[in-house]
Amino acid sequence: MDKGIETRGKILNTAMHMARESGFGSLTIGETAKQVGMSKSGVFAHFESRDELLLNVIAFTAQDFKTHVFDRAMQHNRGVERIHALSRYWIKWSNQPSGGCPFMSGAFEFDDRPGIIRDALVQQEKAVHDIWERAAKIAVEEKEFKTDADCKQFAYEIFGNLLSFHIYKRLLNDVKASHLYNVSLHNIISRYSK
Amino acid sequence: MDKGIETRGKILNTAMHMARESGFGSLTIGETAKQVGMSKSGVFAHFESRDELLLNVIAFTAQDFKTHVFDRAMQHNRGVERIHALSRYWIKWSNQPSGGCPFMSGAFEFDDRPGIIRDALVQQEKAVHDIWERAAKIAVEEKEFKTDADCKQFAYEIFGNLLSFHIYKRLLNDVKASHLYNVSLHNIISRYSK
DNA sequence: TTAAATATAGTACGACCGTGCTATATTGCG
DNA sequence: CGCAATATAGCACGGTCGTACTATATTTAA
Repeated sequence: MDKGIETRGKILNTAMHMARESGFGSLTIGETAKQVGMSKSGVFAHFESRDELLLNVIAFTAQDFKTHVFDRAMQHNRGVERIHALSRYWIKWSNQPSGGCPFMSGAFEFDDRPGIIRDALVQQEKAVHDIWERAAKIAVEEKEFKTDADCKQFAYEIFGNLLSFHIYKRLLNDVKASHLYNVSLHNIISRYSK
Repeated sequence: MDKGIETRGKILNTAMHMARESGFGSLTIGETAKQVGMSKSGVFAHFESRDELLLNVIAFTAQDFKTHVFDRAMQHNRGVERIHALSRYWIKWSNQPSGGCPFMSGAFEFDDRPGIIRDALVQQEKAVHDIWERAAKIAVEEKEFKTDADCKQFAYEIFGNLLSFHIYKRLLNDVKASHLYNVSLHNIISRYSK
């Protein structure tokens, strides 16, 4: 049946946008149903539990991130150019007026709440870390970064910049947020460059 | 009446610890009452609404932060030494096994949820930013930081380091989290130092 | 000590939560 | 077309939420 997987996709897409607005924690079956225009039990039938829905929304969002950030950055040249591309596409993706990056809020929401949702978020966060660490390693291979550059440290610092930008932009509405982010990015990259 | 303000303090203290475990967003009157060992309406009577309770918990937690982090750091010498003290006390305060820094999770939870809770969190976050910016300015005055050091940029980068540490430590359980934090702190400070 | 003030408990209400169960629409296949 | 498979809706249940209102303890002050 095609209808089933079609509405299933519609549900996941709607839920992703809701999660990007107010986080995974407050994502509810009832509200999702209301937004997608169907009954609560209609939504429930597609996922045997709320956790299963959340898990699918997380995977769906991860795929969206891959499409709009990772895959596009991969089309750029290896090394620092690709790092800048990653940074640009990430900002574009995580800073839309409709909502930010749900993995960030999720990371803070679930850091002290054991369970399969936390596990899934840990996995996503590690995947993002690995993307940046790998990008740094490539920059080393391309001889743009220092030979002994600590790529894990690089990923850690990049991550901090993304988080700080999120706060200054979305919470504090600081008009200089983009500037602060770009300067920080430049500072980090130049410390690891030859 | 003494009894009233005594139990009021007990409620706030309990609620603060709960918020440090699972965030402000999931802090509930009923669960707070259960933890403090009294009836739901008994707790409710002290605060005319849930928002009012949250607001008081936020203020109470801010005071706790001031006592354990800010005030102690202020007893250290002006300049870089005080910056290191701030950093040390902050880590100690925000990384207890009983719970982390509720303002961090709160910032991400409420960044897209307008209301008085968000407003209060914005105010707190700005206060913390100002502490770091001011600490940097003092380091400039003490001629330890460069004369033209961008103190706001400094605060922004310090904040990113705190956030990143929180994720690597509490979510990812990365054993190198403290190391990553210290290296990043050193990197930031040395960039602004003479 | 007694009367007033205050603190706490009890109960109820409507709303929403996740999750079953049952019935009805809708879809796809032979 | 007709029948089986599937998708969706409707409803009910127990639970928790915030918030009233009322009644009872407890504490303070005269």
